[in-house]
Amino acid sequence: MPKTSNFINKLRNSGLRPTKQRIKICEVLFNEEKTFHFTINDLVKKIKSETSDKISLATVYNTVHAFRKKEYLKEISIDSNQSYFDTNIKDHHHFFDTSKNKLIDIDNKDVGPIKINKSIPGKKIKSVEVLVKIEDQ
Amino acid sequence: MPKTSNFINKLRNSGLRPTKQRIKICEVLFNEEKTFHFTINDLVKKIKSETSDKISLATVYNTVHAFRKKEYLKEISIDSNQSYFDTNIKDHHHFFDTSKNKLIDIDNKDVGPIKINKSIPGKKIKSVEVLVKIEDQ
DNA sequence: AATCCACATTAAAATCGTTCTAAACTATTT
DNA sequence: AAATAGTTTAGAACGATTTTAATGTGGATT
Repeated sequence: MPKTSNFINKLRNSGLRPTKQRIKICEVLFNEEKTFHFTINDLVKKIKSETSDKISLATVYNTVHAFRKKEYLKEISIDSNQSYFDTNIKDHHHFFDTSKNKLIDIDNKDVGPIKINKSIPGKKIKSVEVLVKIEDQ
Repeated sequence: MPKTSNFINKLRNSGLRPTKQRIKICEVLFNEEKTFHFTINDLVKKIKSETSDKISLATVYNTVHAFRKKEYLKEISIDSNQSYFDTNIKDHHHFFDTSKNKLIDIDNKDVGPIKINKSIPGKKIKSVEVLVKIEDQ
């Protein structure tokens, strides 16, 4: 299947029309063989380096958030004043390198089963995420 | 031991002079019998409701961050557009109620041991935090 | 207890990430 | 082709946080 039609599917599925700008964003996000982490700023830089077309910040924000809502992207919370996103949408955990401010994936298989011996009435567990902060030895 | 001298110790230990404003902040933070979660905004509101003295935002930020550096407060990562703090500084984990946007402590004893079968050369683990997102059943 | 100075406080301005707005533009439908 | 609905854009607005620069204060020193 050609990649572009895959991008168009993702966009349509997210309630967005497949425009030139949005397809460019898809290329940057989903053409990689490996998954990666990024901030909006990283993404804008990458787009600028790959194309001479201008894509406004607002378009990037809108598109990324539409993808996040449809879970084509995962948002990751670290204590920072910036949103991090992950193109790896499978359930997994993270190292956060506190000296370089960089995220590193931890595959689900590399974390032992997590037992939560407490429950909240009327609530069910939606996700269990482990964040391992690391620092220089 | 009188609480005020305890506050003065905390402040001095954090490299801060015990001023009237800072002691007021300590009263709000450390006089509670139970620990609690707050944002800077929550804290400012609480201070305003308890005293007629004005304490500027900058002072609150400075003091909270000094306490965080000395680990008299813990910073918690959930969503990136606001910092949450916790007066419970013991190692522990959290539920995050996604419908009410509220944090709930999970005592360390209520989470089984977490095994991380991956390491990063030159780095050591600083902390392991579990965030359990919950939703209505 | 008066002096002094490094540190504190403050209101206001600056900053930074993010969201909103309103006008211009483009695709799709009639 | 006209009408409609959705898009893009630059720039303004926003909210949390940090910085600034002027003024005030704790507490060590005399």
